[in-house]
Amino acid sequence: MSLPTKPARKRILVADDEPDVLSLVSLNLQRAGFEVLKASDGEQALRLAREEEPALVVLDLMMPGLSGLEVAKLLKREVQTSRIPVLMLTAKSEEVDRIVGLELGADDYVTKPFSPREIVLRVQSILRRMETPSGGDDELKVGCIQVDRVRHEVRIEGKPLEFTATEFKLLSVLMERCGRLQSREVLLNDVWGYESVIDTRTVDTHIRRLREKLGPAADMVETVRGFGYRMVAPVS
Amino acid sequence: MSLPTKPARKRILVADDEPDVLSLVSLNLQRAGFEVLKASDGEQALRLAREEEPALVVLDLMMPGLSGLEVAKLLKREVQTSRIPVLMLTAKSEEVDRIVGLELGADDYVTKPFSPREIVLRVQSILRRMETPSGGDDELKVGCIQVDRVRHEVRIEGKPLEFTATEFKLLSVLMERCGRLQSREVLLNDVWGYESVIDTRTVDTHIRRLREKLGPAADMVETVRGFGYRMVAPVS
DNA sequence: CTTGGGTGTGACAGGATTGTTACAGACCGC
DNA sequence: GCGGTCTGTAACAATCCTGTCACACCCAAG
Repeated sequence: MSLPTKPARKRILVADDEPDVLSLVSLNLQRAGFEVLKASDGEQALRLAREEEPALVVLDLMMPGLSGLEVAKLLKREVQTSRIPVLMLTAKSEEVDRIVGLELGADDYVTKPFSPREIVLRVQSILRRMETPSGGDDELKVGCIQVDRVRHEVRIEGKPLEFTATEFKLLSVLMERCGRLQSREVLLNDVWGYESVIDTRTVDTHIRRLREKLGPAADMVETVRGFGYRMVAPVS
Repeated sequence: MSLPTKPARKRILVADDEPDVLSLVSLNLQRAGFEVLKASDGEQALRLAREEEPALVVLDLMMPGLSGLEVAKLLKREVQTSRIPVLMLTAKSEEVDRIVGLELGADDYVTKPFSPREIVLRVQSILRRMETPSGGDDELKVGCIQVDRVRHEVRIEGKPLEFTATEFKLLSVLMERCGRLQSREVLLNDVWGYESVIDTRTVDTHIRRLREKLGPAADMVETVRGFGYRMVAPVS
């Protein structure tokens, strides 16, 4: 998902000893617009991370030689100033592993088997999280609708409302492009992901659910017949 | 001309040596509104892809002679500037095959047996992904009429007005060729599409609807008796 | 003034698009 | 596993759009 302004191309380091997984992850990150560095073991990963200073590292937990855990630990210790975020891949789904992973410096984890899309989303999520140290563009406000991406919260006229994940993303995208027409295709791309294979009518259904929850602010989501939808500020 | 709206009918090349599969895929793509070119082997596929420059190619991985993989590789190498996206069909479901397919230039893959519906969705997904998000000059202004293609909005003397899809396109075309005479045939071509089978009188009707909505600016759409229409800047 | 082709106007039926509802399957926490 | 929630899809209804037609009107040429 490319948010309002296209960010500079970011470098991601991917480290996994299984060639298939390495390819799969790399490819999908590339398609999402990232520049990818590949490493097939822990030592290589550590070296590349030091030399190239990627924006994020995707590490397999289990690797011969230096494990992902150890790499993460070392990275965390060394580069104190601007720590590189870590996304951990793990074949084991036991809770223990997860917690250990997080404690030791991973910022998030994904258990195998994972969908390519999930990886990309997580990476983007972590980067977004890192990008905004203090109140960047993670606060959207249009009319009486407030969206807080950090807290993942929506308030209408100050009152917090419950939104599902999809609804939240859809609303966010519409709001950050307030006033501009969004075709169903664009919405599918940016809300559901670039590799989504779903019907455009699904957008309509979610728009309806959105309007339902928006209540009095439902009018702010306009239908542009034949083209798509658009969020508008209230006339007031 | 492609407004930020409905693209012209897109051509898809489908290549498979099994007649049944070829028919099935072609038929479903046609029903989804695509124009379909068929090829029953790799050589034919390559030739058609070069000559016809389809918007997307659906390739069977296994074909006698030139395999889908080889075709994809060749295509990828040749048309560097505007690469044609490839959807690969494969009978093998092994993960390795998939990754290999993707690395060698396919943008997505579907394993047999697949549902016709899935093919169509994937194709649409890939095309969606490929679409250039940023158009360029998207602001037109003539006299008191402003057309904003991004917001998909028309303003007269600053006030936003509602226009239907056809009206919007017609107005856009007239405005971007302001001052120049447009025959009904040209308008049919550029507003309705190159293969429209529509009476020229329809243009008149839409011109009328346009004038109606333009209100005070209706005079800016001139009739050139015997030839067509023309938009002019107000005398002021 | 008359005529004939070209254009404006209003109505309309069919089609396309969107709103709405229902539902089955996926997913998740327990 | 088991309930409950979330989601994508399908089906139907309501609405809007649109191409066409018939007819009125206008203009220019005779």
